[in-house]
Amino acid sequence: MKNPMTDKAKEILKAHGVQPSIQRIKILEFLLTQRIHPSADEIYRALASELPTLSKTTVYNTIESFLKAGILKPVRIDSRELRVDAFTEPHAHFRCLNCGRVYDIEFEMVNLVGKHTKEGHLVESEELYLEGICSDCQKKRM
Amino acid sequence: MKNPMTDKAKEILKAHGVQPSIQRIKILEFLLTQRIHPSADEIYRALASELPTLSKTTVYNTIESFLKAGILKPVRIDSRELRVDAFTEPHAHFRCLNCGRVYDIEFEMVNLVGKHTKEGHLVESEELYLEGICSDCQKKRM
DNA sequence: ATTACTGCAAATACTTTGCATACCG
DNA sequence: CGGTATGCAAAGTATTTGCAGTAAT
Repeated sequence: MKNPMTDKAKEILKAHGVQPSIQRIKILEFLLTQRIHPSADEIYRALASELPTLSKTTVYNTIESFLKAGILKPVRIDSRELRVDAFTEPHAHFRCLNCGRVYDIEFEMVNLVGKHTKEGHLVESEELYLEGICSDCQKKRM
Repeated sequence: MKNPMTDKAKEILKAHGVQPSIQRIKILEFLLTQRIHPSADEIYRALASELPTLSKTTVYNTIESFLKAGILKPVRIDSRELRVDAFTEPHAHFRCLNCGRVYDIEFEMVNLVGKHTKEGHLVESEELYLEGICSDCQKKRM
């Protein structure tokens, strides 16, 4: 059985000038399939059985090259570790204070990118982070 | 010479039910005076000469109790380390990709706090993070 | 006296670096 | 062959924990 995202992952890698090694394809495939904003460790654990020789170093190397190539965006809503997100549409992130999951939030961003703030700073990227209790945990608490 | 923020720091601590030890007063005083969103290490280094016995553990303990008491807010714009902010007015943060400084940005927040997102998540806090080139670094590059 | 706070040292968590091996054009 | 990628081991950085000493009520 073949993951339908494999070809898409390859295409994205080529389009961004990144060599499509098996590790990089699998990592990007995972990010495209499981939209969970994983940490390096989550990526590693998820793929360890499929790629038995995979190392954390390669995961970190891959994340770095993806970030440089613009394939990923960093998600810093969790203070401990760096999470990453392959979703390209502008959106916000919500972290549940109860279960820790990070959700995508449909949200019209202010879009200051390319503009200057009142203070004269040139904006290149913007991120909106929300925290609270997710709908799942609200139900469970009732 | 006495820092005029000392009394304000004491008041804030009392108002939030936190015992005003000398370490806590000095740390809050520093946060109120130097609006630089410092990391634990920056706080430690800034106060080490004044409080020779100060330990990193106490800085971390103090940050934690301040966060719990609602005196501080976490600023996660820097992926490496946790920065904190004592400023209570709603505002955004801007990080310069060139010099690394974190600035306060005057900005009307969307204010979703207390409301539910379209997805049904209950929002308790929101943070807007911007990145780019600060006005200082723009001038220097010219 | 009891409870809370401080701070040293050790442990842990996350990430980076050095380097030898393996892969690819 | 020559450059790039991989991955093990070790180092580095940020934070947390265990615990004994200290201060405060």
